[in-house]
Amino acid sequence: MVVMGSLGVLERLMMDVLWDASAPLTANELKESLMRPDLSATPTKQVATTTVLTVLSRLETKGFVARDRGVRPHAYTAVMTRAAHTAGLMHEVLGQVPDREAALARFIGGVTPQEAETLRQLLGVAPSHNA
Amino acid sequence: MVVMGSLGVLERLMMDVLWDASAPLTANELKESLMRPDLSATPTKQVATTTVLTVLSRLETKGFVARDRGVRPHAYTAVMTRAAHTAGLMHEVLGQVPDREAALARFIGGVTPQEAETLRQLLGVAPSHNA
DNA sequence: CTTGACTTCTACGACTCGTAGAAATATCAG
DNA sequence: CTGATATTTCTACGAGTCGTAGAAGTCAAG
Repeated sequence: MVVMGSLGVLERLMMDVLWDASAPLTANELKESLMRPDLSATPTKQVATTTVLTVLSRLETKGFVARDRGVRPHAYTAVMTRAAHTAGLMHEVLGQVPDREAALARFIGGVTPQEAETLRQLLGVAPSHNA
Repeated sequence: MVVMGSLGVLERLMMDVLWDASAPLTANELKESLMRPDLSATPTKQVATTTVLTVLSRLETKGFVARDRGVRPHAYTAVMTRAAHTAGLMHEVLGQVPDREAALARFIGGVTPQEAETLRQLLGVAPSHNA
């Protein structure tokens, strides 16, 4: 199937680094992380700093990344959390079909038992509308 | 966000027609449906027959469409149901994050009360009394 | 066999994405 | 202030996808 909404491979890779980062990163820090496999299960990726900058700009344009121009080496952060992004994507996909219930049914059919349990708890306790 | 996994606008439009069709369609039938807004909420789309054929071929290559070469005007059908496709996409998105539970939690937070109810039933949880 | 319907081939332009050099700009040691 | 260094912006190319469809090939029926 090969999806992954609107993000290219490198873009996604970089978002992953940003999501895993606890604080804003500079382009070079991000570049380092891309090459350091210990910071992510992702295979090492060697790219020029300008490439990182270019992609960061694009991600900023797309609204995925926020840039702090106040500090000198500009600092970048992910706008959404990874979970929020993922959930948003899922809702977007779901929003494109008329028979959402049917799609949900199929979706549920494919979750792992653990996930089903998680869902039960989320649905059994939470009154369905929070974030 | 603008996602919709791996399908272009026209490709998606055509898949929608195929999904709504009760039987296999020929290229020209599909073309007709594309132009007839009564068969779909989608705005009329005027394209050449060859365009439809080209896109159908691509969809076939991508595995979304099956073609019956046995009959003369070839007959095309969607390989998966729309619900299965959507569910697959959702799983694919979900599969790309390490913290699936977190993503699921966020996802659940955004479903409508009716959908939550549907999910509860699917998961075998006692309905809550607030929807 | 000829004709018309149908299909395959080929192709172009717009756009995205990875990639990064070149040029511009900011910062800092002296 | 000045030049060297770090950082950012500009510009651009090549590959790939997608909408688009003409041209040419194939097939069945009269």
